[in-house]
Amino acid sequence: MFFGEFEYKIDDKGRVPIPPRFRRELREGLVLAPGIDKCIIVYPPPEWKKLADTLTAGPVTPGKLRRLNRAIFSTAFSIRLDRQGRVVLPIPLRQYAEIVDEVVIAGANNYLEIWNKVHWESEKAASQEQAWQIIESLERH
Amino acid sequence: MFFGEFEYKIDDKGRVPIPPRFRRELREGLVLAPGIDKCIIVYPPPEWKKLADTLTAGPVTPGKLRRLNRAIFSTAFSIRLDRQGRVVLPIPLRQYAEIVDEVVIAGANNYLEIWNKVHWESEKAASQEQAWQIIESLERH
DNA sequence: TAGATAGTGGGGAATAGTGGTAAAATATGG
DNA sequence: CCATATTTTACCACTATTCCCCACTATCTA
Repeated sequence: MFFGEFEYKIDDKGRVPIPPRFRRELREGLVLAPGIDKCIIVYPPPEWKKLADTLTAGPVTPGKLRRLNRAIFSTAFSIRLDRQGRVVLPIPLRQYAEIVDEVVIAGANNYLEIWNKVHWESEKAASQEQAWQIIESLERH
Repeated sequence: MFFGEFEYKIDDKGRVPIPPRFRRELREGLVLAPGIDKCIIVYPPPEWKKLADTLTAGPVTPGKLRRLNRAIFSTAFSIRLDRQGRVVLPIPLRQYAEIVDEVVIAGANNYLEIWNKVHWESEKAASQEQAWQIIESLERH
């Protein structure tokens, strides 16, 4: 399980530290993929495989499946940590998520998200707001 | 079950004591999360898990679920007590609850709340005020 | 009054964040 | 196809921070 929120800087080689508490789980490698929201998602390989299987197993025509495969697999990268527990963020993903200097790594249950810190701040406020509305609506009953 | 109200100081390392009577129950660890009101909530891990399951199991769209995951998991921290029965409050939570010097820890049935003492006083006054209004309105009938 | 427990502060070892260097691999041009 | 230039990868080193344990004083209890 991935918890919490951690701040780092990306260096000029594009390296970002993975929070120490998650390194053991990702020692064998990890998969980076673009998120639907402007962020990079970090999957442990088993999670990634599960997700990929789910998506490609859907009821789609062969043509659509080819495109789906392309979209999913061409944008994902399999990476390993260096001795300091960092990953090099591939340039396409860095551009997609607009990651330049300050970075936030956030736990999201079974995966991690890597954000541009500025974008994160606003996204965080929005999702917090939404979560509380749901909590309050639950409490009313 | 968590009862009562306790006053402490946060030291310059960000450590706050957990009231001794609750330490045994939290010896295996605890989960810190932001409360809807400006405070930090302390859950025993099973309580927190129950809450997280309830929230993410609801009937929500995939987009909302992503945000919900984000809000719930990125803001929560899994922590352990030190030998003196203290916890280090993570900086994001400390900022959120504006905890600087004096702290109040309050029992709230199945969780604890950690407050900035000043905020606690006014919150307490406000809720007391509101409670009396409710009581008075009831007495009129 | 004495013992135990609690609150608070501090020190030292281990860990983490960050920057750099050297070697390997890749790409490019002749 | 080879040589050179450039990028990439792995490893190393320094500094700051964190974490864990110890110690002191005050308070509470028997």
